Amino acid sequence: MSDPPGAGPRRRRLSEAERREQILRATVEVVARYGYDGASLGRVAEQAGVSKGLVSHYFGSKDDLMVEAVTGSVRALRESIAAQLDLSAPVPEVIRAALRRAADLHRTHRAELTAMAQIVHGLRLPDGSPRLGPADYEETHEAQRRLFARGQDEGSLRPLDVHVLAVVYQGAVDTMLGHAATHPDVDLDRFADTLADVLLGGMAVDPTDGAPGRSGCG
Amino acid sequence: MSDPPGAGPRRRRLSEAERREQILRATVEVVARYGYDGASLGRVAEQAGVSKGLVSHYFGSKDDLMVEAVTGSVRALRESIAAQLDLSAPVPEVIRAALRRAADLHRTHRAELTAMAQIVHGLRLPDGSPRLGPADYEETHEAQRRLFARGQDEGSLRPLDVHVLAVVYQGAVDTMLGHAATHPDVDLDRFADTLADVLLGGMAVDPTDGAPGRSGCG
Amino acid sequence: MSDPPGAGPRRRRLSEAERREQILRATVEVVARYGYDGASLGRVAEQAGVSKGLVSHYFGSKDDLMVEAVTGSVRALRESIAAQLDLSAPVPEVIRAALRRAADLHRTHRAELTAMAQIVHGLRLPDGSPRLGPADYEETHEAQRRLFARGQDEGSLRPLDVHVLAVVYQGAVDTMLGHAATHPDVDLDRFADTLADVLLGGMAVDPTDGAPGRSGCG
Amino acid sequence: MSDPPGAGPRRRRLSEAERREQILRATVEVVARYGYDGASLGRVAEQAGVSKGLVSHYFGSKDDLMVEAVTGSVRALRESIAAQLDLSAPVPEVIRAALRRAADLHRTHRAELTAMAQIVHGLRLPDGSPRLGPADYEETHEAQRRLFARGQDEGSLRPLDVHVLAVVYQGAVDTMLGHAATHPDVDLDRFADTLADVLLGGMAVDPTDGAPGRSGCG
DNA sequence: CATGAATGAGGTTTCATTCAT
DNA sequence: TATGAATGAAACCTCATTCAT
Repeated sequence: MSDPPGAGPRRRRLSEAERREQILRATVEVVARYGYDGASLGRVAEQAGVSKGLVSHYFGSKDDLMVEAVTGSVRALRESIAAQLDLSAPVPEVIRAALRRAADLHRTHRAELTAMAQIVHGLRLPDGSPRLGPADYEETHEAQRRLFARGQDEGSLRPLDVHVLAVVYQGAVDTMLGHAATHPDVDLDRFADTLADVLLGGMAVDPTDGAPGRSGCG
Repeated sequence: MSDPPGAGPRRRRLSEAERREQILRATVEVVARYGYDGASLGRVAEQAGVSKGLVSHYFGSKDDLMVEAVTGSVRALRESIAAQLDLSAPVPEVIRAALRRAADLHRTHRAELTAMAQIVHGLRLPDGSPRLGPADYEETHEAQRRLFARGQDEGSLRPLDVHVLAVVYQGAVDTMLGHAATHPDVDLDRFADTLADVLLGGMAVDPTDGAPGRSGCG
Repeated sequence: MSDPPGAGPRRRRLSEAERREQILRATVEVVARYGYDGASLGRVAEQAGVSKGLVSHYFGSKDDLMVEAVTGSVRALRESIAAQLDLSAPVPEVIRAALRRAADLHRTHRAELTAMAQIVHGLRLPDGSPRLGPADYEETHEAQRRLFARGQDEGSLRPLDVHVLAVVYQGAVDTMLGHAATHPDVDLDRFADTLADVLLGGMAVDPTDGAPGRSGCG
Repeated sequence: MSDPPGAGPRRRRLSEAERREQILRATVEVVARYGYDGASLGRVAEQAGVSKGLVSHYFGSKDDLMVEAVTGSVRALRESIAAQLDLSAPVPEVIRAALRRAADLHRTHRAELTAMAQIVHGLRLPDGSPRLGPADYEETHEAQRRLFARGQDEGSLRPLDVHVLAVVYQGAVDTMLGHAATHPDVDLDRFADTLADVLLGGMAVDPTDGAPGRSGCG
């Protein structure tokens, strides 16, 4: 309608990889903003600045698009965390550092975090059962169990069930990030430190490990 | 038309309150089974054994129905927990007992728990923003903060930020219940005990409070 | 927009059976007019004077609608033919009479005939293979084979393969009706008589059976 | 890009005529397999091993492609029949031989036969009316009428309306081929002979003309 | 009170066609 | 010459909602 002259080429041609990346980014933003159900392909296309047909062209179906959006977000988050963690440090220090890094994620990958939660809750198989489930977390939990087991081997963690520890730890991270999403004014670094105090207080043999202001038993 | 006697399951004439209860129960079950988006009014009506029109008649809109389903589930859960908790006991004991009670909830109110999570994630305002948010949890968090503050007053809990403690505690409960929903074979009572060990280990002054098998510092 | 006042109730309520009949009639007309592909549910709804949603409501899917349209048309055609045939007459007379009746069908059931051909050619399974095939004709062919066998028993038909005869006979009927559909000016009764002359000349022992103006061999 | 030698099945540079032929062949196969509606340009291009753009480039629109596919198939079929028919033989012999040839077509040109029927039924003008109709058969019918008229002149065919004879004959051929398409196990040569017995029995003055096993009147 | 007939908006998806490269 | 990226129209279908009965 308006179509300002000289406003640039209407139909830019990008490589497949660029378009896919662009559409996935738009998907994450729209899902984070409108929720899973509110994320229609029309809104995704509009956000990406492309036609509806192109989204289907590259991703086949809405479900496939959503699965790819989750996959991509998971990879991005994992890389972001791993890049700044020294996994060879004593386990309590790793845990405390990881919690601080997770707090950073809320600033750097807020949309991905929200979108992932939405898609995991919203995406279903045709029969109504959830499409993304525990199996998709297993890889992450497995890595955490190995970390906790190493802590117990090295004597820095108490001999609690590593399955439970992994679930509790991951749940605490999710809780913190979910809380941050709805309470933008909270000081997340302080939150992370307090959370580390609590968790390490319960998990570590010497709760003062890596903790700046903890008094211990004595 | 003539409704011959003995012609099958006669539809009883129910009072308004009974009908509403019947429909809300069906809503919870359908949402738990099919997710928020998959819970069409048609499926709810079918599950309740009434006509679609009646659902609208009693609840106005789908959104209103969902809000009532959450409200009712929250009330039911709170009553179920409160009924068996001695809130005047020392706070660490209250926490440990509450975690055990929460584990029971997974057996007695599984559908409500799942449906609540679905509705909270799925229900949105017309502009796309979430309809149920932090404000709806505030009442619960406030009660927990008072509990934790009492624990600090009585000297059984360490002086950590009660806001953080409330969020962490509630998040741990949600995590445990969410984990149970996807891992039906886990021993949830043991999980609750281990979780209590971890949380009280981090929150309590004397981590052995109320704990059966905890060794303490020495 | 125009909405003339007093133009009647916008939303008449009919019984399920009436609506289904009305929609099936519209389907047959639209398919006959626009072909199978051109028969969108929108056009069917418009022709029936109902909303698009109602068509789906009563027939589930477009495929189901089309199958029902064929089924209903077949039944109507069979009843129309059978009602006026004396099947106990000598077989050559039955054949000649049936051809005359078929010619009548072109006047009384033109839309059904055209629509059936369209649907049979157009309706496919998801994998692309035809959905309506020989099995759907089998009942008709079987009845014809019995008729021809009776003719051979009574000595009025020559001992040719009854399977072939049934196919040839039915094909001739279809040919005649298809020809009439595209040549509205042809005298179909004369056509049917000539066709009977040809077919009975080839099938009957005494080709003059039931034929008004045939000279025979002598 | 660089097109390294031996890097797989190199795509040969073809002349325009070769490309067109290749695409038309693919069109016939896809239409025969998936029906008219199921024959998207994408599938045609895939079957032909070319890009979608090229199909449009050579044939303009889908309708034009389909028309050309029919035209080409008609020409191929006519040439195939004519090549092996001695049109100067007595007309009954020509008819019997033509029916045998038609039976061969089912083996040699099955896809063309199926595709033609699909396109004739499916291809429509923008207003919904059929695009291919009687006029497109006229040339064939005209040739057949001349043949039948010659038969009547030479005294071998009875004086029936040649228009009707042409329609009946062509319809019988189509019937036989259609039947063969859905009943792959039928002995088509026997079918053709029986069909010739029936048709010549009705059309010929002396039904034994050219018939191997026919007993005549006596 | 209760039903279910009816609507119409909106979603996903397919596809013929155009055109930059 | 040939590709395939991109568009936009139209299709089918679902569903919340209204309302005659």
